[in-house]
Amino acid sequence: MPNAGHALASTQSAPQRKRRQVLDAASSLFMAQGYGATSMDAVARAAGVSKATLYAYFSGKDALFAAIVGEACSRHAAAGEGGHANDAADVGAALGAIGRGYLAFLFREDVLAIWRVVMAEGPRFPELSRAFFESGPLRLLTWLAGWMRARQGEGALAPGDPTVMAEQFLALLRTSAFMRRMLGLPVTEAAMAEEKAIEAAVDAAIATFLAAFGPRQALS
Amino acid sequence: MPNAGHALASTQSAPQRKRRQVLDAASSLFMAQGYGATSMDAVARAAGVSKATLYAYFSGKDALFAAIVGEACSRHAAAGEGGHANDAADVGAALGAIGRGYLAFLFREDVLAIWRVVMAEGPRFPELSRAFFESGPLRLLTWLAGWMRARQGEGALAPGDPTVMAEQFLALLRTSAFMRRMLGLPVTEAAMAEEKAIEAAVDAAIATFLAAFGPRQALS
DNA sequence: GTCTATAAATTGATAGAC
DNA sequence: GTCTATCAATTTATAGAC
Repeated sequence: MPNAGHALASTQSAPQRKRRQVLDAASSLFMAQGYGATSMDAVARAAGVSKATLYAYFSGKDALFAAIVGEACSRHAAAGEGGHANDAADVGAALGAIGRGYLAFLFREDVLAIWRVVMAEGPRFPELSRAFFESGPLRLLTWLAGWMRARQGEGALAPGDPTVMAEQFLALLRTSAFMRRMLGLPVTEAAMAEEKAIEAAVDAAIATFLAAFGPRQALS
Repeated sequence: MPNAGHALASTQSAPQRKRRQVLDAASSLFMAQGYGATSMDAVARAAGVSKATLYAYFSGKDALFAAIVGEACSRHAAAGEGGHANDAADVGAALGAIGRGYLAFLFREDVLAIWRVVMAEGPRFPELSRAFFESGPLRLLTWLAGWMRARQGEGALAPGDPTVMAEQFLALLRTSAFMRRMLGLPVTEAAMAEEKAIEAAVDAAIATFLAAFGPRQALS
């Protein structure tokens, strides 16, 4: 008997596949156009299903939006889990890897899109804002604070509040280039490549951070 | 003859007053609810005029939105002009005044609201995004870079690219507390007063900044 | 210039056949 | 479960009286 029962075997069942189509279509539209400008009609058309089917899976526009943001939070969290390459030779190199990974993630168009959408609709969906913040920025912040503490234990970083240090290192990376990207503007007027902008921001952040929190050589 | 001709005398003319009412009502609604959730009907009702009158002043919803954002840009720029108290005794105190002013401005509910709206609708109104960025963040950045350069000339700050220094000092102030506020979340789970959060962020930013760029005492 | 009334299109959501 | 067809409300925008 072919694929009766548990959905664990092989590919997804047909209903689940339709549900996926709806979620994907809705995600694209919500992220590209925002909540207000996206109609259920457009979602159904993009997903290749009828509106009735759409409403069979989601009770309404709000529920669909919540599902989209919830999925994005999960991806957000998953990206944070495995993405931290913290096993580098010296602190500067490790910070460089962390910083480049963080900015490459933040500058992704889909990540920028969900930031815009959640911020715009945050007042109307407070739980979603909270979930988003905790699954993304807060999770990274907590992880990095622990990393800082560990490096302090090795003597690779100066004493100080590791949470503040983590906050400041990440904040140093969110320069005006991040604002520009959030606003949908090109990173610089002159045609500066985005990768170079990231590298420059990371290098400058590391220099400043280590000047403040690097190992105390002269004082020992 | 009472007030015929130039609108310079005394108060505004009646048409200009109605125009003001429309702009004020539209501003409140757009900022509170966003572009999509605000209807022209609601604007007319809140302004106390009919929809026909509304359309007599603005050709459509887009034009009204553009006028609102344009006005906010002007206020943004004006706030940046006079708000820089840079005549402080030492560099740390001056940075403190600048930082507190910056965060107090950023945390204002109306300033957060326009950030949200411009970011959300930026893809659909690219010129507005550009105008907003240049009237606000870029203007401040340019001013602060000049300030840094002047302090370097006095020997109060170490050599280095003043633009990078300005970028980093401002970035250091935009910690996760700023993200939280952008998302409409309370600054901290525990009931930490907003003023205390600002003070803590500013103090930490100054300490880190001066550790990296403060006057070189030990090396001279 | 300002209003009331309404046009024309689109919205979120549902009924009922299959 | 999925579709077509449609409801009722709301949307932007305008016509026409005054």
